Amino acid sequence: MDIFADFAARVAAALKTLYPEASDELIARAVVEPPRDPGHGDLSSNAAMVIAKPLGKNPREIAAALAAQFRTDPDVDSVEVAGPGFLNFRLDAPVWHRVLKSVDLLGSAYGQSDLGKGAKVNVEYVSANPTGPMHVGHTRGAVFGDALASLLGYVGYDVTREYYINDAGGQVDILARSAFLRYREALGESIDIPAGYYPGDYLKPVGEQLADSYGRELLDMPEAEWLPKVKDLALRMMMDLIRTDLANLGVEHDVFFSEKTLHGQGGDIDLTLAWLREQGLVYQGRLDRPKGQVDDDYEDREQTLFRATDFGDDVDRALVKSDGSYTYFAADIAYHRNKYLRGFTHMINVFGADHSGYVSRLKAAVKAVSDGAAEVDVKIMQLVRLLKNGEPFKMSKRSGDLVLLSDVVEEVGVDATRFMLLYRRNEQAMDFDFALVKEHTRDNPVFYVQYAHARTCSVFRTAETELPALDLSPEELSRAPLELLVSPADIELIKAVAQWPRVVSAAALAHEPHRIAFYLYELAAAFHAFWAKGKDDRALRFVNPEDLKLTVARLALVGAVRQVLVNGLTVLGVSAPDELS
RNA sequence: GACCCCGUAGCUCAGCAGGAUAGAGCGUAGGAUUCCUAAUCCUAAGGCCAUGAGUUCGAAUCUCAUCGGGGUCACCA
Repeated sequence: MDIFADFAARVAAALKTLYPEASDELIARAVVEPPRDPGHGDLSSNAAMVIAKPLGKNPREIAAALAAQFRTDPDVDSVEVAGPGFLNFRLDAPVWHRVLKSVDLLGSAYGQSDLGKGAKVNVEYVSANPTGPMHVGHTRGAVFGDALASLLGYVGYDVTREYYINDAGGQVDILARSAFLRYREALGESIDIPAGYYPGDYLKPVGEQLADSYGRELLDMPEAEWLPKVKDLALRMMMDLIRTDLANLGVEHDVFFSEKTLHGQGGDIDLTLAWLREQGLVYQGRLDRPKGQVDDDYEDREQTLFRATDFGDDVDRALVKSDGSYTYFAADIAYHRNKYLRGFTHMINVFGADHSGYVSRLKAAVKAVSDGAAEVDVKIMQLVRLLKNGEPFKMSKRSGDLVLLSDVVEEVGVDATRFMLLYRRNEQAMDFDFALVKEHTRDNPVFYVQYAHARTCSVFRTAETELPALDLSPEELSRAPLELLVSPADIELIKAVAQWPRVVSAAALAHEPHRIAFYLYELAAAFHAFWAKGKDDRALRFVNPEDLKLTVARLALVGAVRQVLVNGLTVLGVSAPDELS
């Protein structure tokens, strides 16, 4: 149960009874949340202040009237009006015991909801060019997209995880030519890799594979003939590489969408542009010379443009390149129309910081192709700076000067990589310090949280060895006398557990998985704090041979904490080990 | 020149669909271990929430301007 949502509904009902003239919309603005200062009670609502002005009433009077409604509520111990019109509730202990009970009943479903009502959401992330293995620059977006997709699924959205393969542009031709060099190398030639080609060793296996399959056959063909064959194989092998890298990071996709399939005569791009033309959104025109650094080969010319400015963009955008082929953006418009036609009205795109200038044109495109019916939320991942003991870090092992994703995972592990990248708002540029991430101290939130989980497991192990007569089966624990949990420490910890459903909903609505990570840290802190109290006061130990009933109740509490830690870590894709070695 | 992100404690960062006395970790200074993992906990000091204006009952949070830091700016992907 979500005690906050529960009371929000009760407050809304009370408002409706007292002030039938208040609109639902207005009432919906009233929230119930934990007060910043715990001295103010367990729950706090701003309902009176929100509703006062539109109704032309005094907020404290409204608050007093609301308070009167709650005096008879059996779950409410006390309710008072404070400050400018806050409504502060103190709840009876049995309410907290019911929360605990619900954790036991729901288990891994505690925190799940139907917030999303089964709505289809498309989350597009990674979408790295298929020209080599994943490097660190891709990691943050990969982890973020994966966690966000899990989070949305957790609260009842129908999520599709998608990877857009940029397999149609000029860079894949270069990939093919680079692979062709490796092919000649595999046949015994000594090669020079020109600037602008992909120099990485990871193309050697492609060359060898080509030599195996074709022998010397390709050498006699003109480029136009061998290029498609080489490209095909290179793309397949690069995508395998990428999939492996992603799998090692625990990142998955449901759909790999090939850009290539949009091209070609009568393809999606043709159809989309024809449709846009019908809408009068395409025209021939000139753009102002761009400010800032301009390429040497810039040439002012008439272009085929999309009226992005009609949809809030700063300038209209080119659809056709000087060589007559479609721009990346043209394909992307078609791609997003394709998403819309597949039924996605909610789209989320996870981009790197270098794509921030692309956001407004993409939003414009989505509005245009869906007639305003679909929306895209673009999450920009700010830069990650790799450090080791505070010094900039380079680890070029296998490929040029790029640090590979697989190097990072190998060095610090999946859990630490994922958690640390999620332990920051996506808009915030971050430092990723290898030395710190590998540390097993409080500096490192990953281990702090995992340690809390391991400790919950340890409590159960101890209970089993110290009190072998005690029945700790799930059945017995679900009959635990929770009413014995009345100490401030007990209630405090239950309150931390009670936050979970609220945190999940808020994080999902805001598309901000980092909130989960921060919550888990807080829950872990609350648990560690309780643990330490047992050092001073034997009555607060989880396992207490002098009071078996209380021990069972406490173990039920510990079990609930463990469950929530697991639920949260699962959403983030981080493991919850039973012990740390 | 324009656009996007950031500016909160010495450091790294939470808090932002407005809400009460602004939080955490690190670092600093103290303290806790016959007892469930001290990989932990407790206490203290530390702040003009970059600056200036505006919006209102109320602003770290919203708006505008300014100053710093990062990213981007036909055709590339």
